[in-house]
Amino acid sequence: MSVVLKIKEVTAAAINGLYGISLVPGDVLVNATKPEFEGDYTVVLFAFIKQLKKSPDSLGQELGQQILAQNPNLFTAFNVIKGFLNLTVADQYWLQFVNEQSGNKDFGHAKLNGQKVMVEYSSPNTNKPLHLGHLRNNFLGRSIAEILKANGNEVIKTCIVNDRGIHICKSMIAWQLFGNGATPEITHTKGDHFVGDYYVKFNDEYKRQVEELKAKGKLEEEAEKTAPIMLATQQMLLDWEAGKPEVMELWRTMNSWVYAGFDTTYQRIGSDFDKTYYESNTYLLGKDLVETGLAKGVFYQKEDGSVWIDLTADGLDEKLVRRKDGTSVYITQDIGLAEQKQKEFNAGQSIYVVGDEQNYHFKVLKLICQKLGLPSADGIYHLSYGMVELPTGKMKSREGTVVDADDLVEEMVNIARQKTEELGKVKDFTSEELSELYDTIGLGALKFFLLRVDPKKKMVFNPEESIDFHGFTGPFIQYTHARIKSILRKSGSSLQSSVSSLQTSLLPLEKELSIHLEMFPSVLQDAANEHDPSKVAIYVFNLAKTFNSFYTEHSIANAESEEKKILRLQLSQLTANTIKTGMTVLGIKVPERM
RNA sequence: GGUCCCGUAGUUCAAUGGAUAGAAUAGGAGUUUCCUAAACUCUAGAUGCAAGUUCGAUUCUUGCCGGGACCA
Repeated sequence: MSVVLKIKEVTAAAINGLYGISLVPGDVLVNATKPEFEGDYTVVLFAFIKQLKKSPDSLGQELGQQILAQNPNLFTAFNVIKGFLNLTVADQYWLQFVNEQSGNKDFGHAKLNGQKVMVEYSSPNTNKPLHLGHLRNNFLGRSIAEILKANGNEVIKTCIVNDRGIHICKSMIAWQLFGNGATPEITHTKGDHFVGDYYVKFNDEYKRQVEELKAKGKLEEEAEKTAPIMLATQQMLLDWEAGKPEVMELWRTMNSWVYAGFDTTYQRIGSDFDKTYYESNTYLLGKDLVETGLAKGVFYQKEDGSVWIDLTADGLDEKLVRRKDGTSVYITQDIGLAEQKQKEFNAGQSIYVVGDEQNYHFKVLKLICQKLGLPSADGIYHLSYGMVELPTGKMKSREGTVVDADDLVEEMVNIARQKTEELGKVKDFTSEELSELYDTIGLGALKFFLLRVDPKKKMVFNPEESIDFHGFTGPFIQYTHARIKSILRKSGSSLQSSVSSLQTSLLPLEKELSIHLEMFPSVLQDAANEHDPSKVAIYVFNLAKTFNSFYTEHSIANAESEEKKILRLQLSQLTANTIKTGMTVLGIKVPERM
């Protein structure tokens, strides 16, 4: 149990004992004590003074004495300032904690809790390569999955590939018109980029045809509807739905090129999935649920035959769930897929990592599922994340400002190589080791940059800042890890040789580091509860910073005494393990040397 | 038109209603005979505006200003 939880418990017990009320530990607010005051943790008393009709000072004094008297081994001192009760935790507590956990590689991991969670992320369209926004999505999804695992959940990672629809047909038509039989192999182009290029060609040609029609005197709206290339595309979509063999063949071929490209990127950035769904298989799902909804009176039919749900009582709109021609809409498919997943995996929670432009969509999705009484309903959670913008504004494909995922990764790795070469610290590495190190650093910088921000908020991606490897960055933390590993290698056996450093007392920086390490498990829990990897990123950064101060101030290998040396080696080892675990749940590797 | 989100140092980000609003970076001044200076230390700098609730508001409420998203 964490010391913060213990403080809440003993405080609640002390208040209940002194004043005969019944608080639970959750009623007690505990904060880290501000550095300018004496103490380690602070109980905020304001919440109780009204109920107990006592002055903050006398409450604090009585409570402090009671807590100390009842827990003589845990606390050594207290002081009261205004409504704040500052407690000093005994050095013994920290020493014992460090001693017990220093060799525990799984420090922070919780035991399996029997809960099952699905995390759906990435979910790309197959007409374009991945861009910066997809990277935020992938890193978030992957990371939240790892964080949930570390907290003892069984996690199933899924992806829904949007592999059908008008956008794919656009690439297909353009390839028929302009491709001359070209393939990714012939042109030496990565498959997803290859297909994406034809999507661009489609748009260029479409624009040209619209202009041509307008020049002939047609109105813009009419020109857009009647441009031959658009008509051909719409026909192709109909042919696809009818299963016309040559269309299906082309569709399969072009999608397979895209998948090959995606696989390369996923492998590079470390994304993987336990189960991939394809929209071409799922887009007909949910139709039977429309009938169910009508039978239950949850949906209603309009005169034209279209089916709706009225959500105005819930502060939302009326929402179409089936068109008058009988075809279903996105929301219906999503309901169907939610049920499909439920049947297949029966997870208690289903997390969707999807951009915040779909906030309304997911609100509606969950509400409809609830009204239909579906088993999947209450477990639906939309992990909504904000768009990634550039310093110049939003990314716009029309203006060519979209940051391509592959290009960006390549650039980050190149910069990692350049900086590493400048520093010249790893000249004895083989070329394989070097290339692995550059990947680790470059990708580490990129992932950390995108994960260090609260997912819910939109963020600005500044290319110049992202390539800075100083300060609040992945490489800063990786460097700290490498430095610790270097010390541990040199100290070799002295860590295992002795168990006890429990007789010593702690210097301020030793204590600060211990306190920081001790809170790691609760940070991981918090990150899982909030679905927020940035909590871990910020924590690991602060841990590294604290260690660096400690490292600069105190010698580890040449400590004042053998006891101190052991203590500091234990602290170093526990810090390295914690950094490694924290970075691993962010999907970031840490090197042994750099 | 309706619904929702966001405004914090020059910039990018923090802060379950709690003490003097924290970091990073950019700026200024320093640290290397000693475990990796991708480091460390010091310094300066911010809550859009106006009310309200509260012992206490960046946080909650309302209005305004500014930015964004979604729904027709």
